[in-house]
This record gives sequence, C-alpha cells and structure tokens, in this order.
Amino acid sequence: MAATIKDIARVAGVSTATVSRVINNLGGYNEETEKKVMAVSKELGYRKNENARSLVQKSTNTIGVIMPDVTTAFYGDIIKGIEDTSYEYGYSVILTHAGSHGSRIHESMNLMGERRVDGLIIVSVELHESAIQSLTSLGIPYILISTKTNREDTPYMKVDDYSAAYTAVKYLIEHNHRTIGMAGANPNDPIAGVPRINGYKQALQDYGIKVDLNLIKPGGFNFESGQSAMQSFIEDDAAVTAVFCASDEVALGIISTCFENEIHVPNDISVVGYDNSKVSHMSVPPLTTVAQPLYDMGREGCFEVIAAIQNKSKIESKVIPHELVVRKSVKSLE
Amino acid sequence: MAATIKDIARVAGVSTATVSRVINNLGGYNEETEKKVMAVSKELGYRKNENARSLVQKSTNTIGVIMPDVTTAFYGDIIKGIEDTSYEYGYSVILTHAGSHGSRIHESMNLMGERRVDGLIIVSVELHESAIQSLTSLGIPYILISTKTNREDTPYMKVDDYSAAYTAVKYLIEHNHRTIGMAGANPNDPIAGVPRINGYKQALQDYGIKVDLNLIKPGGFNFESGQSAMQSFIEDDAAVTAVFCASDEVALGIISTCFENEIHVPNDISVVGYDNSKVSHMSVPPLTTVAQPLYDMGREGCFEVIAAIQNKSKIESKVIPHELVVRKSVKSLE
DNA sequence: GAGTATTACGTAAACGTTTACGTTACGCAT
DNA sequence: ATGCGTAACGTAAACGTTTACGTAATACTC
Repeated sequence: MAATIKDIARVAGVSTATVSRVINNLGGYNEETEKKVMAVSKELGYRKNENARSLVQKSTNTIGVIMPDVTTAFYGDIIKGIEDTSYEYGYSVILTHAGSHGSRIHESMNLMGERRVDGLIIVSVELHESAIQSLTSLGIPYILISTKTNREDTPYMKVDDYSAAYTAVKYLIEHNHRTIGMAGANPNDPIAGVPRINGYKQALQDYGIKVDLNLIKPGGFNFESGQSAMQSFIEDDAAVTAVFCASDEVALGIISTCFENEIHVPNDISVVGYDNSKVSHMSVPPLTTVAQPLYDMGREGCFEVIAAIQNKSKIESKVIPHELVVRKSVKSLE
Repeated sequence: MAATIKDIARVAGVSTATVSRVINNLGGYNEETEKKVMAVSKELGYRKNENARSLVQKSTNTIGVIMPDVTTAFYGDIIKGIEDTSYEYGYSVILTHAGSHGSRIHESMNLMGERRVDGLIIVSVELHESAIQSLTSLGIPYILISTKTNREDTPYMKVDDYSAAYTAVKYLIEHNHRTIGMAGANPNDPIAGVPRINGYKQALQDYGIKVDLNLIKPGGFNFESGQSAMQSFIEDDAAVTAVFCASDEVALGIISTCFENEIHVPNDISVVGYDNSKVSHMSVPPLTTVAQPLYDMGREGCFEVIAAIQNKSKIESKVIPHELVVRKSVKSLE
C-alpha cells in the first residue's frame, strides 16, 4: 500500500541506493537526481519505515520507560522530562507499567527487549535480584530513577532520602516542634521507605528527642495513607504538633482529615510533605515540602541513557540534591 | 550478538521455519523437535525481534498516543486506561507530546507514521484542517479523546461539555446562587472552552438570571488561571457567591486564592470544578465537580482503536455521560 | 496394495531498508 | 596517451522474521 523506496526508485529511474542516499542526505548524487527523487517521494506520499531501518542498523532510536502502576503528578513530571529529552535527541519513548508492586516487571522488561529499545529507564520500582538479572541481560544502557538496588553496579538517579527526611524533620525541630509524627512510609520498602524513617529518627535523636514508635504511621505514598494516619493520630490522642509525610499526597491526606475534624493546619498542627510535586503548591495551605527535582531527574536520566547509547559509555549513579521548599503548612511554636 | 532463529535452527538441526513455528506455537511439529527447539532457544538466550516480525507482518502491535505538553493528573488517568488496555491486548504504547498548543503535532504524527503504529490516540489537542489531513493520510484507525474536530468523520470520545457545564451551573442555581462566576475557560478554544461557557450562560438564562460578562474570567485549565480569576473577582469587588471552574486545577487555584484572602470556601463562596481528577478529592474542602470518567475514557478509547485494527471496522464517535460528584465545596444559600 | 490424507518438516521468497563494493565516465596531471 | 582520482551512481547482500509452497514419510481407506 504505502510507497517504498523501491517505488520511488522505479518511478524516478534510479536505484534504491540512490534514493536512500538522497532521503538521508548522505551526498554522492547530483542536484538533478536529488530534485527528481524528492519530487517523486513527495508525489507518492512516501513515509520512511523506521522498522526496516531499525532492522539493518540494529538500533531502534527508541527508549523504554517502565513505571509503577499508579498515576500521580509525581510521575507526570518525570515522564515529561524524559519525553522532552528523548524527542530532542530523535528518540521515541515506549511506555509500560510494571504492574502493581512490580508484578509484571519481568514481562515488561521482556517486552522492551523484544522491541529492541536502545535504552531503558525504570522509575520508582523496586528491583529484586531476578529482575536485575533480566535487566542486565538486555545488554543495553539503563538507569533507575527515584529508586535503586542493593547492588553497586546498577546506576541510579535519586535524592538521598535519608538526609532529605533528616532535613525536613530538623526544620520542624528548629521551629520548636517536639512531638513529631511520621506518615506514609512503608518500613518494608528498603529503598524509599526505610531511609526516610531512619532520617526522621536520627534527626529526633540528634536533638535529644526520644523516638516514639507509635508516632510512626506506616503506609503507601498515597492520599488514603495520609488520611488513615491522621485518623490514627486522632484516635490515639497523640499530642503531635507536626507530622512529616513521605509524599505530598500523604500530606494532603493529613490535611484533608484535619479539615474534617476541624483541626487547623498549621495553627493546630504543622505538616511537611515530600516531592514538591504539582499538588504541593495547590493545597490549602500551600505545602512546605522537600523538593525532588522531578522534571530534571527525568531529563537528566534520559540524557545519561542517550549519551551511554551513543558513546557506549558507562552511566554513573548520581545523588540529586534535595531542597526544602518553605510554604505555609508549618507554624513556628512560640 | 543476540541469538536469532537461524542460530537456533543451526544448533537444533532444523530449519528456521520450524523454529518459527515452535516459537509461535503454530503446530506442525512433533513433541521432540519442540522440546529440542525450546531447549536451544533457552540455552542461547533467544529473544524475538519484534521489528523483524513487524516488517513481514506489516503490523507493529503498537499504538501511538499523542498528548498535550502538560502534565496533570488529568492525563495520568487517561494514559493509564490506555496502557492497561493495550497491554491486555498485547500492544505497546509509544507516547509523544504535541508540543505547547500543538506546535509539534505534525512532527508527532509523522513520527507515529514512520514507526508504523497500528492505531493512534490523540488526547486533548485541538486539530486544525492540515493536522486532520496528516492524520487521515496515515491510513490507520484513530480516535480523539477529550477533544473533537469540526468534521463529522473524525471519531472522538468525549463528554458533552455544554451540558456538563449546564448541569454544574444548574446545581449552583438550585442551591440558590444567583451571582455565579466562571473561571478558566478559553473563549478561543472552540472545543473545550466555548461549550462550557455556553452551557454556563444557558443555565443562567433558563433560570432567568442575566449573564454578566464581567463574571466570566477566561484562562487556561491550570491552577494559575484559577488564581488570577479569583484575584480578579476580588479586585472587581464582584459579589459572586459561587464560581464554576473549567477544570479541577482551576478550582484549586480559586480555593487557594480564597484562602490567602481569608475568604472561606464554601461558607463565603462556593466552588465547583470539572474533571473529577485525582486532585478533586484531595482538596480542602473536597471539591464538588463534574466527573469525566478519565480512566474509562482511556480504556474504552484504546479498546475501540484495537477493535478497529483487528476487525477493520469503523469507530463511532461517542459522547460519554457526565456526572456531578457532590463533595463539600458548595454551600446551599439560606 | 493402490490411492489418498495427514503429519512434519524444509526451501526460499518476501518485508523495506542500508551499505560495502563495484563500475562507469570524466577531468586532469604528467 | 597513460594513469589516477573522483563524482555519481548501480548491484546485491544483509538485517531477522514469517509463510506459501513443496516434499517425503507415514497412516488410513477400501
């Protein structure tokens, strides 16, 4: 149906080699043939077939992105960073979810392998040994964004959750909070959960505040998790004056539940979030939060992968600096 | 480098045809050869090359998704619907942005053409005549989600913005609001802007309320647009008791600005949003909003495209029913 | 036991490109 | 006139599959 270079070659009276040369302007033809070929090409409505090209060049100009099963503003920013960059460098992105809790991570990686993506970006999914095996067996450059493994040789790009959490809690302490809760971190998540909890604990200890495990409400990174954490604080009659949340959505869950119970933020309770995702400046009150430069992480991570593809270079892991964005959800006590 | 079916064929002592048959289990071989081929395949770490397959089968099992340049929760839900469905049917999704205001829509479509996607989904971008031309010239099934064109023959899937807006405003009127503002709709956007404005106007008129153009604050669908709209209401000293917003994010902008100015929602002013995106139930107070079933729209739109690919059938446009989700951002007057 | 169906393969072309290599024709220096 | 370099092509193989068609062996039918 669609015209091929053979068709063009026939109509223009040249060989396919020449057509290919002209189309990819590689030189080696005179102006007349160029005009002719271009004209015929336009006339036949020729559109090049990337698949055929990929086959012979053994590269697809494609990068794969695997992300978790959830849709939050968090991922939107990262994705945009990735897509912008790959577009800029002439790559296409093919996207897939890893299933809930990474359940279809193997399938996803296999799929990326069959599609022969030139590079791979994995966002926020926890990889176990067998998954790492599959990953490296693909033999292509890859990077993990906002996650890491327990192995040294898998490159990642990520903020230091421990010290970011520390920063946030320290900030609360310096504003004279002494009974500080924590919400939304999963103690069974060694990558994104444990370090935040540890940062929280350490900050308390460094300032001579005893850690009260009852004030740590585990959960996921979602809104509901914040709601139930706050509910739990209320039921416990916990005298928390502040709560540090493992994500902005969790923080919104806290705020929302406070609202329903006529607890005022920040007058009655202070809240600090994590991520600085889109929602954080939309909340009431605007959320003080630890910023992860999500868009830039996507952008830079993608760039690294493309560079590695083109230069066959290695990708170095990189710890992204975090930053505390002060808005209005924290009140200084007397 | 990577093993091919030729390698398998050689090692297993059979022809490539047989290998192909076994791998795609098409039958026509006995159990022994099957075992043998499978074993060798595993041993060599064979992974099928989708590109080569695509070339001969003239189908890539791929669907393209083009969306706007922005990243909001809105698109996250749609994308997830699309990705879930395509995964389910064995398709991969390749994603690209259309650039700000659809600036790179032609490039995007051309790219999808070169990648030979089997079907195309375009989300929320306005298509002008030349873009429609490019689109149809691809000769593949496609559908527009949350947008449409002025031509009858481009299938879309979308709520009826006019009547959805009407529903929302009617709701406000029935709660005894008489001075109702509108925020965040772009009067130059014939697809998503104008109908909402018209629905708003019509509802007012039907209830004998005079339309005051000063109460219509144009803008985009984003948070900032809501902020400046509210700012404007305040500066105008407009006695609005309620405002209807063109999106949830706009509504949050309104609420946020109200908060800063110590205007209480819903006591002092009622707000209704549009979309029922993730953020709507996270706001304080939870947002009463017009629901678009975003995930389902992605899901169903994708399904339609796949069905059209497989049955070579036509896709019918579909108007999705909307629904008013009542939460707590609207107060009934006396 | 002749004919026919069926099973289990193999052969080779095809998909739409790219590209190494060969070839011609011409210009130019010697 | 000879040799050589170069521009402007063409030829054909290769990329990794699928698949129409052919074929040999076996099983079945009567």
